[in-house]
Amino acid sequence: MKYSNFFIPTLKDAPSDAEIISHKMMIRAGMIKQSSAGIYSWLPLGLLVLKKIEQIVREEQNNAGAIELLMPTIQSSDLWVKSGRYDDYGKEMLRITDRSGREMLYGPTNEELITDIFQSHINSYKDLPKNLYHIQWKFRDELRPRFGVMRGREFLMKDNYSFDLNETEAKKSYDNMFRAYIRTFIRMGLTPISLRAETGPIGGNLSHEFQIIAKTGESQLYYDKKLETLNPNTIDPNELQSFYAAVDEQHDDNKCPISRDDLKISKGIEVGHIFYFGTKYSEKLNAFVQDQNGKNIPVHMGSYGIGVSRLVGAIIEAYHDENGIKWPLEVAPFKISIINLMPGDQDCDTKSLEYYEYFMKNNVEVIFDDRICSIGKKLSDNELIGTPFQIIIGKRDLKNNLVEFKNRQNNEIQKISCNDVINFVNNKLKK
RNA sequence: CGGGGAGUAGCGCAGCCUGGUAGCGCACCUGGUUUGGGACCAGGGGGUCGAAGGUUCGAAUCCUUUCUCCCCGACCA
Repeated sequence: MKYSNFFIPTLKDAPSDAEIISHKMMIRAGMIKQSSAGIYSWLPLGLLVLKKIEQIVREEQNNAGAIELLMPTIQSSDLWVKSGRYDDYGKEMLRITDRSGREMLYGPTNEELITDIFQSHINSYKDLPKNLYHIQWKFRDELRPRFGVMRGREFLMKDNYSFDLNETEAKKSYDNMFRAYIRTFIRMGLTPISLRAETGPIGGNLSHEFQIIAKTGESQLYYDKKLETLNPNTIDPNELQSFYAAVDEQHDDNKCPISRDDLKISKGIEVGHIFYFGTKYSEKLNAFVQDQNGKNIPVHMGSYGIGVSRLVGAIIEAYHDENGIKWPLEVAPFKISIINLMPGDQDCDTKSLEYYEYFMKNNVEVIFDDRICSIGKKLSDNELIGTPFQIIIGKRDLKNNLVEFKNRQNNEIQKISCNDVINFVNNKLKK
């Protein structure tokens, strides 16, 4: 992508509306534009990141055996009346009347719909277990939207629903998702902390929330330091669930079961939540299967959410400095910026283009800053948008056959011989 | 929903108290000079001052109503 052809409307000053870091940075980096309270347009750069995160979530769901489908954003009130939640949900649910006077709603979640889909097609224990998910926009008319995309009213969420014959099987599905969640967040470069959670209005008796560590997070977390160094390939959910982790209100220094040396304290942001709620919805919405004995029994269900759009903000909260965003490689909108400091200079142009074309050919996401503007603006814009690796090409170094390589993670700059650039960068990308 | 604050050019703000027909910085356009960290000089474009009503010879400014947005709190991916 050539910067000059792309659309990244960066700002020097964030609008006074924005309060927290990620919100300010997303606006300054031209990732989003607020449309109304808690509702945002995703501009091209923001969309690239959103799609990256969505894709990681999708791949890890698929790896865990979940099946993707897509349910609508607008739902009829019928099923909600049946489940009893049409009244329970209250004002947080956006209600709409269509032209024939039917009561519709913009879905805040999808338990009712999925259970209905399940019950119309699945009748036998032989078809279990099933785990279905979708990644879809939701709307919750929050009392008070805030923090940019971290608590919008409209948000993109991955939610899935497991269906099992009994509680034992359901716990297996639960643990399977638990494992998938840990892997998902680690893959995004984050440090997930899983906490036993209250089940809240969704109901049920087993629930964990997943927070990621960020200096600017909302909740204070207390947890076993072992949680910081998980190997995504050898996760044992039962073992992991036994590790100590608590939020501020739950934690009591005197009753804490682990030693002071093992206890870590940090801020966190909630990005996922999983629930096992047994037969609550299956009974109301008629999701029964016949077991081996021909007896009709309600299926045991769980639901599992990841805030996809929230993660964009959360990752920025975890990875930024005063000059901008520092994307982890896996979610970066571009992996490399090629910055031509002197467009118009033949040597700079030729060299920049050479690298740009190489990376394009090799399917490495690259943005080529070919804009004609001051050097300071170029360097600071690229810092702001947070590309992990930058190749900086200027006249001065090029005379000595050198370019600069900048690692946004630590802002270290190395001078590299022009001939070694490709190999050098390829090595960095592999790690 | 309770408490607090803000709406003036794309963004950040001043002007309001004490009414006289709108200004600054950044951004944008033109020309020139620059060229390794948000450049400089000169010229230029852009605002029914959130909306409606009222007071007045005259309203961004005073009064009333209303809409929107933000912050703190209780709730949530």
